[in-house]
Amino acid sequence: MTDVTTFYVTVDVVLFTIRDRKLHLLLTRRLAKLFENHYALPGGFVTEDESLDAAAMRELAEETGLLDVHLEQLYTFGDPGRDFRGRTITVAYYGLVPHDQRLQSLTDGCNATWFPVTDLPQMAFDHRKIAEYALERIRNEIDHSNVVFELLHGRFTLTELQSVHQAILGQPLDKRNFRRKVLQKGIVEPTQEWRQTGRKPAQLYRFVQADAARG
Amino acid sequence: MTDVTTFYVTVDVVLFTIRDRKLHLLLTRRLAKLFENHYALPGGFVTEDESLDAAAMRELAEETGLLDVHLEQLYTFGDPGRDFRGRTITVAYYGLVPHDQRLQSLTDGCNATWFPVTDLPQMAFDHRKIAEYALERIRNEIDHSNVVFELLHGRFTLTELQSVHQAILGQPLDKRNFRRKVLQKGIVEPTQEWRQTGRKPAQLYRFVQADAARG
DNA sequence: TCAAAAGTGTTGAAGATACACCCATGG
DNA sequence: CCATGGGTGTATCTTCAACACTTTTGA
Repeated sequence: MTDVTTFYVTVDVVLFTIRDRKLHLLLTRRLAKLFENHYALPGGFVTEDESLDAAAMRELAEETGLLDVHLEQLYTFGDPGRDFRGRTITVAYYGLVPHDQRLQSLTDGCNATWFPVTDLPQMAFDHRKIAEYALERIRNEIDHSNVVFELLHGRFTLTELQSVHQAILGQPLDKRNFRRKVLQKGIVEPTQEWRQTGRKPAQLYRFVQADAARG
Repeated sequence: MTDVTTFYVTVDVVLFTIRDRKLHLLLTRRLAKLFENHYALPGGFVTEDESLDAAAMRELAEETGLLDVHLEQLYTFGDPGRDFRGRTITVAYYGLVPHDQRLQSLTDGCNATWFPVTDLPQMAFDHRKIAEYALERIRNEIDHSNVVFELLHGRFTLTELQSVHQAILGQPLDKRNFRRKVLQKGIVEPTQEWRQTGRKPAQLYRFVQADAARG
């Protein structure tokens, strides 16, 4: 084992949310010398005794204050030359959070900001590629996975759920078809609560966790 | 960067083929002290200046003699404790090869052997988990991806293609439905060649590479 | 002439798409 | 009383699943 190359290993998180009915993702401003002031995905080095999943959660918490975010592994990027400081591979994750989360960095100054996915700034390293890969993935998985429910709180109206789908796909959906589909898939069920905000009260639904699958 | 943990990084390859109409995967016998004589996925350490993809191809070539195998990244496993020699993460790949490839190890003695996926031996490290994850993945992707064509040579009969699908899924398919499906998906096209082997000659088809997608 | 694999259509069920109006509420 | 979003049904098309017999060839 002594003559074997070792690597720096980082995790990077592509975190999505919806604001103004549009899909956004979170970028931080880099403080370090390399790529100083460029935008980058939240992330950082994996430490000695934590799993990759745990590292992704920890880094996200440190840079945004967000806890208990459900993350899924996306892909591992490891081309030589993707980080000039040394041989570094990054394990990318993605996740979604409700739109109203307050962000606060523990490591002050890294200034996390939401950007619409249609209008992303220049990014450090190969983070642009990672972000686009994540976007492609959630669009492909929206119908088969339950990650979308991470964007909503426990109870939600079907219109809210539809709005989430539309934001991710970037296109409108038919209301009646959408409602029929999610109801007969059995992934949501009605509650006896109603949302009073707005004009006519709307019935609230909840996500049915039949099998907590990887999705 | 000086106080940052470094990791050993390996690649492991779950290579499938079909023999006797059943799906098999390739395991090698370990020579190293740790887990000596256990079966393990072909793989090894990533070197200083190669990409992860290249490392997977190289390791596979070294242990089996197979060149130009199309591999897809599967998942990255990095729990602390998965390798007792030190903190090691592995980037797993999967791929498929035609059944008639001759195997020959360059690093003699590692003795690559095909095992039916229904009857796998004990394996070193967390390789069992990796193998099962790969199996789940190809079954899920069989309809959306073109990896199955890696199992066939340039020209093939529809019966051969169907046999490949059946082996992967582990269940029989209806001949007429299968043929209609692949034809109207437009992923195969007939040639003017016929296979004489067997009784009645069968028309040969070829894979249509419209978009060389990751898919 | 027989054994073995090649090839070929139809029907019914389920799922997807397109489409328009009335309702309850707060201002 | 009106503006806003909530809620509902039908007709059509496409897709998927089930199902059996005839053809060609080599032995």
